[in-house]
Amino acid sequence: MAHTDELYKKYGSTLSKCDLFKGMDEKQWNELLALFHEEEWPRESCFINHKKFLYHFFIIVSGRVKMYNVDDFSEKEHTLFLLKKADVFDLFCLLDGVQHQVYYECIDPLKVLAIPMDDLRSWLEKNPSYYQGFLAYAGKMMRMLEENVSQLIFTDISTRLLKLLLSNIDYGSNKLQHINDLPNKEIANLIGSTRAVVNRHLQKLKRNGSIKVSRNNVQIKDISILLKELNNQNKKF
Amino acid sequence: MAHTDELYKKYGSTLSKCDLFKGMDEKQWNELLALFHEEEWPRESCFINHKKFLYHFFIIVSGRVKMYNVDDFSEKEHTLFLLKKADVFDLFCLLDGVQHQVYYECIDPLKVLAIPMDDLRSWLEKNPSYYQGFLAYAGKMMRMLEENVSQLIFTDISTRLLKLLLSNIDYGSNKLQHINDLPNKEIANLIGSTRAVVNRHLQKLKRNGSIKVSRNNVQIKDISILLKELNNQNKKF
DNA sequence: AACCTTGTGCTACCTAGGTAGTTTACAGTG
DNA sequence: CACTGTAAACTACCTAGGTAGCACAAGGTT
Repeated sequence: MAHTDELYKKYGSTLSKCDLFKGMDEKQWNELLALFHEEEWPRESCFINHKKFLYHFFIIVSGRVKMYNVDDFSEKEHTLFLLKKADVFDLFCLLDGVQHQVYYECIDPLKVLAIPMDDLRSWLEKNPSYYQGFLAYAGKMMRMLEENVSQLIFTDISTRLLKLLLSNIDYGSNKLQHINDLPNKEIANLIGSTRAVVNRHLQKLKRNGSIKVSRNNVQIKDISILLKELNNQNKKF
Repeated sequence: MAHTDELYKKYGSTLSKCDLFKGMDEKQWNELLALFHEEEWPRESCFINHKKFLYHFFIIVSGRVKMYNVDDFSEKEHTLFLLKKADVFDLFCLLDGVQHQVYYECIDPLKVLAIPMDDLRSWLEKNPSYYQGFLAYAGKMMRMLEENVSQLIFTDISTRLLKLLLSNIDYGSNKLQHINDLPNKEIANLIGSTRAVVNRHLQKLKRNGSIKVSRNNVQIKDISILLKELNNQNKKF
């Protein structure tokens, strides 16, 4: 099992952060990893309703992928999830075995661990105690989607932008992570708006001194101003 | 097992429509039903973040409940799901055991079959082959939520209203079901809008002859006009 | 350097939908 | 029956956010 050992050595610390397989020890990981292989996809690889995701399940070990949706008529994009290290996809297919009508695009060069969907399913059947983790993870995703729906209905763009920024600040360094190097257009896709509008709001935040903006880059200057701003949003009625 | 037999006789046909327990035969149902008891809740019963739903799981056998969300600041409501016969709740709690921050309100007098959450969980552990059905059902709900998000981002109110109407037409009778007796306000809550705006659009549909509107009542007069209207929406750009 | 691509910043405009208010219709109740 | 509460209908108004367009800046490439 040289292959398996190697994977665990390289990616063990990432895998242990993976919610879906919470609490698995090295022995159990080695057993499961035997079914996996490593894949690398270049930046900007794009998968449009690809059967690949119906037959394989992936764990990201480095890089980012956006899972997004395109409106047939307006051709607008909406990013459903920005997947990163220790995230998995496609859970939708894993759960019900039906093809998932979404697009994928690599934001960075990507490294994933891949397993044939059926292998994962039969591993689960042999180890039914892990079903609980999968159910809990599904619950977590449902809550995220529900929260998303609520935000779309109850809050305006500037609030959604503020929440997006605040939820991506690294508490250690106080720096923006995951979305800091995205162009305005991609930020807009994340909150369901357009480049022009997002830019309008970013300019306002820049003017009040809470952020710094440059090409493909947003930096946090003062979190407290962002928080105060978010509070003011809520008070409007 | 007189109790169990009775439940199956009364509700067997409803239970067989229940996606979550797809494919279970009478014998298996009788085994499971032993853990259930029947409850009746009057119309307009309202449960606000009630612990009840953390410890019990329910299958609706008659009546409707809305699962909804309230914005703390604007106090606006949004109906996440309009649950009806053969629907279950709360799946969120079942999956991850965390309390679900939503409200429930009975639209009609309600009859449910209730089971202690832990009993259902241990039944699942003893019958792991049924995990698959639960996973598939979770997948289905995730797809519904995702579809909801897409609609909110890509389509306007009149399109959402048209889709709501069209998705609630009974193909047998060509009549509107489930939502036909709701006031405008509740229809608005279903699509994330307000009474006034929904009424504005309903008036338009009334004028073009596709529907009939009266107090607490919407009736379909001509489906083809609705479909044509939906097509026109898409062509706007 | 000259060129090209991509992203930003900003203007001016338009409209769907939210808001507030009044009037009218309806059904249930005592 | 009159009385009351609720829903529908309609008007008039306001604004956030979508749209289009352009000038400019930053990088990368040849």
